[in-house]
Amino acid sequence: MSPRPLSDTLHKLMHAYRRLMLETIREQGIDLPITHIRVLKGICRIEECTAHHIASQMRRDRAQIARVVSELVKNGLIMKVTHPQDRRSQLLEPTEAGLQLRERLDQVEEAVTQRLTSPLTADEIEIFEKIAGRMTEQAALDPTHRPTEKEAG
Amino acid sequence: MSPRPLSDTLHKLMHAYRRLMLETIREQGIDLPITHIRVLKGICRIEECTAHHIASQMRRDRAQIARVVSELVKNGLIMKVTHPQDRRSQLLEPTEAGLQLRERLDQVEEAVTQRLTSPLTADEIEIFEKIAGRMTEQAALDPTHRPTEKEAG
DNA sequence: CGATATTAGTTGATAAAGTCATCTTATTTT
DNA sequence: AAAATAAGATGACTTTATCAACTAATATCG
Repeated sequence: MSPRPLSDTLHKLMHAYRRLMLETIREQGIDLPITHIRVLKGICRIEECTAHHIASQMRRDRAQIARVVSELVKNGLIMKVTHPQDRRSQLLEPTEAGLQLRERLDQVEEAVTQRLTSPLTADEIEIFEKIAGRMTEQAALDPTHRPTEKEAG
Repeated sequence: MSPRPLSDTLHKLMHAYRRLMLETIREQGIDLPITHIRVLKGICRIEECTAHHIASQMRRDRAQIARVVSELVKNGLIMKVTHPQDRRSQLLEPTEAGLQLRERLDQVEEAVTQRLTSPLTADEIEIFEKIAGRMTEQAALDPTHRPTEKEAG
């Protein structure tokens, strides 16, 4: 088998996953788009989190993140705190409501993941994670820095 | 390891892949969005292809597909031929230009796939494909039809 | 046969998501 | 202090997706 059909595989998986997440989230009565949810999760996870951190970690446009962040603030899920060392910057912190929502989201994600991975063994899941992670890393590398046989190993 | 981080893994991979595909396609001077490209590919692949086939195969809204199809027609990449057995329906067929573009796209996809999978062994790629495929299938199942132990096997 | 339901596809309105350029304000650099 | 840089915000725009309503052709069923 050539690696050609990877494209289709990825696309289908992507959409299947998105669709399922969104469905499940909606079923739970949570009215937030997926990107917002990921940003909230990032903010909960990252210590001393700024919009910049989120943008670069999610590899997204700053404008997009700025908008998402301001909506999360409007929804009372996070707060902006002026950065003590740099007044241009703001620390993003979850509110109590944000933390609570995150717990519910974790449960949804757990459920979706359970469902998607239900036909898989624990080993397979782990393998999948690892392989996917390596592909992502690879994609992030500077393309001008073509790995040659020496480095590609 | 719990299966929890699957969500992040998938998101990152999705975006990395999309980004890389788009970059590479643009570098090649091809000015088509990814969805159009996938539709074109589908039309080239499927015998007796209709918009309906594409929509259900890609699990997309018919409206979206209709629009993409009509743009592909406008670009001279495919033709609509009235279905001989059903005048509601139209067969979608690639033009010569469409076939040529597909060849170039195959090359791009090949290159992107090469790059993404370059740190992987052939075995790993195959495993990844299989696992991803199974997850997609699983996601497509009717959620009300909860597979029990008997069926899930 | 003829009323009704179904299916393929189209179109308009709208939402959602992402991108680009530009602006303000604050901090570094020199 | 002037210039360069960085964080973030905002307006305008593009792309992509979704919904609902519509036309036209076919299928179904009395």
